[in-house]
Amino acid sequence: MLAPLDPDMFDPACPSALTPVRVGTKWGAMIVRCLADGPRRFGELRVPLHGITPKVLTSSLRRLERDGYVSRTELAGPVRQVEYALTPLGRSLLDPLDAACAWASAHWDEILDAADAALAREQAVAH
Amino acid sequence: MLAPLDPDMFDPACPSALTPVRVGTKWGAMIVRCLADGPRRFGELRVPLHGITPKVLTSSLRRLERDGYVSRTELAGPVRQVEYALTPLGRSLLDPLDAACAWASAHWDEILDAADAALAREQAVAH
DNA sequence: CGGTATCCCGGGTGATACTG
DNA sequence: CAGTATCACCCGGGATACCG
Repeated sequence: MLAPLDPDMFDPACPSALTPVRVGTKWGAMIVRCLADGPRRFGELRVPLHGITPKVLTSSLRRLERDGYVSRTELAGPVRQVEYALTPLGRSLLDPLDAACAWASAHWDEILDAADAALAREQAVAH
Repeated sequence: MLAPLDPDMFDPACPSALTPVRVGTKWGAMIVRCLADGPRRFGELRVPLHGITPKVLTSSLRRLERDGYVSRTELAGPVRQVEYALTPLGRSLLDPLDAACAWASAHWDEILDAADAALAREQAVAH
């Protein structure tokens, strides 16, 4: 059995502007990483992606599927169940993605500082 | 003296949808890589970024500057000259970016195949 | 549970033309 | 040379509500 996803695996203090490395869409890289340990279901994915709306999750998954990173399988059974899994191509993305995440955590402070400075400059211009 | 940028350093057969790894904007990662060997001027950057309009290049550079990846320096002199260079933070991006590029070239065929298949599916739906 | 249907908004992208 | 100005378009993102 697969361990459940950590609801806090992505820092909510990290606005999308601060996650410069993306896969396709804003949520692409996060979704791929959610699937790293094995197939996940729609509802499972919603947990760590704080507050993503179903529509956006669907469209993000559809794009990842279209681009060959993710596969979608409807499981037979009495209750509806859909599993999303990484394709070989999607799995190959984990390495560069890990490199990007390692970079982000190594330079987290500088990234936040730059964002703060940018914000401060914005405020200054407003006055 | 710095060698001029290769006009073909980016494959024009690679639409942005096929370059999933981005830095900020569509052009961000490419610009950062253009600055890898040293400072470059506005006009120099336009060469390898086939057909980027000055407005878009400006806004991309402004964002990279705002986010702390790139510095902008106006050189004194009779003719106007502006140099863009990587900050230490920007230079630190080169490693994960190289990993992403290595991934892209290693899986180029699969990426193109997936794009072709997606296009074919689109056409099929149209009929 | 795993989605759609609607409506809306902002901004990234671009073509074209003009400027100090 | 290194940009601005203007206008336009599209689409990703999001809120809300509803469906099989």
